[in-house]
Amino acid sequence: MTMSAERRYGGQSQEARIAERREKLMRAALALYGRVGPADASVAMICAEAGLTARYFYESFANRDALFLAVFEAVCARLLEGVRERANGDGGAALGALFTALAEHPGLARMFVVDLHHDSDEIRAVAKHFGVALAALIAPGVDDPLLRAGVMGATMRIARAWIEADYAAPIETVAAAAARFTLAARSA
Amino acid sequence: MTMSAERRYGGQSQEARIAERREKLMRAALALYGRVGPADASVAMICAEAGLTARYFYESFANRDALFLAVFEAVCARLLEGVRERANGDGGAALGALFTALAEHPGLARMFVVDLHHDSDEIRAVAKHFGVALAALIAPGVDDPLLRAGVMGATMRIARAWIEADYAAPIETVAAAAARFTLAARSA
DNA sequence: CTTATCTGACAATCTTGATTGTCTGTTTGT
DNA sequence: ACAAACAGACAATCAAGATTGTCAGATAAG
Repeated sequence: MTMSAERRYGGQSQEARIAERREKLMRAALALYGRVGPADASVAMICAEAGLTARYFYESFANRDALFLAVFEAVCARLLEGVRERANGDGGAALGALFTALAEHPGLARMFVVDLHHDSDEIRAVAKHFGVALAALIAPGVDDPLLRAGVMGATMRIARAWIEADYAAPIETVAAAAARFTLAARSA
Repeated sequence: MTMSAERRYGGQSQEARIAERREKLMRAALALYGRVGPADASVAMICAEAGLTARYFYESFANRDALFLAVFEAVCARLLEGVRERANGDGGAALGALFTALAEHPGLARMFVVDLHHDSDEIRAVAKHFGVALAALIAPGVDDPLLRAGVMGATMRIARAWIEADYAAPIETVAAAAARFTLAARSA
């Protein structure tokens, strides 16, 4: 009956256990977002996928939207990082890196490419930041917001068409198609 | 107590009255889709906006989604027609016509530009048909699905950026930005 | 061994909105 | 004037899913 903060279960501290459950939930959510879409991924589904119960959901997230936001932020960061390291510096390689990353993680892909509800201001903000950062990688030097919007729109929609066709086209083809549009934005 | 089909109210036949209510509902829905988005436009809201009650909603539409589909189809058709007649034949003028049409009808604009839940197969089908038809107007001759996707994505996202900035940029500027991408798709 | 804490399952509650049903008064044809 | 069909308001029902609360059993610390 000493302090509770020290107590361990399964060899892990309380924080570690909570963090682990949180991780499980985020992973499960991402998988479900990819499988059925964010709108149809219920709390119950996510918990089942994670092997936890609703009690633990609300231990780590205030509500359903909070989980979505957390996953979205994490996924944006991971995707940007992946593209950056694979294509360091080279704008041309960045497109290939982007599509490669999307092909490797279907859940992640669907999150961006299929319908994303830009519902809350927070999500909108994250999406905007991501868009600017990604545009800087695939079309560096394009500063006009309209042109940047065009680049992002073209790239994302191409990715979507590709994914919906079950990744039929080879990555080089897809990247080449997208490259046309990034070049168009950069020419004087 | 003769046949009921002939009976008139307010000088209109039954079919005319029903059709009028249906029209009111569709107009109200379009207005609300623009104002709060399709997802948050409840049946109750739409009926209130139309000055009718829920009873009449289900007189004309099987459910909420049926109304959305009907409005979406009508709006696609109207928009295509508008662009066609204003830009007859000329692909360059088509872009200007598109943005003009969007500027004139905010409700209509939001329906396309803000991300649309491609939930049902029917909606997806309508959207796809619309995409192909519009692409044929603004980028004639582009047959590769990936390039067409790029053109549509760039155009729509530019429109969205424009609208979200409250139509700040002049139409010529927006059309010129979009034209870059349509040209990119058409060059060998 | 005993107790406090944790776990997992589950039921109870709440919200929101769709959909259906009823009721009262109004309009129109005869 | 009268009856059938209509209009409008509104309550009742349904459904889905989120969020919260309870409880019995498991686990670790003392």
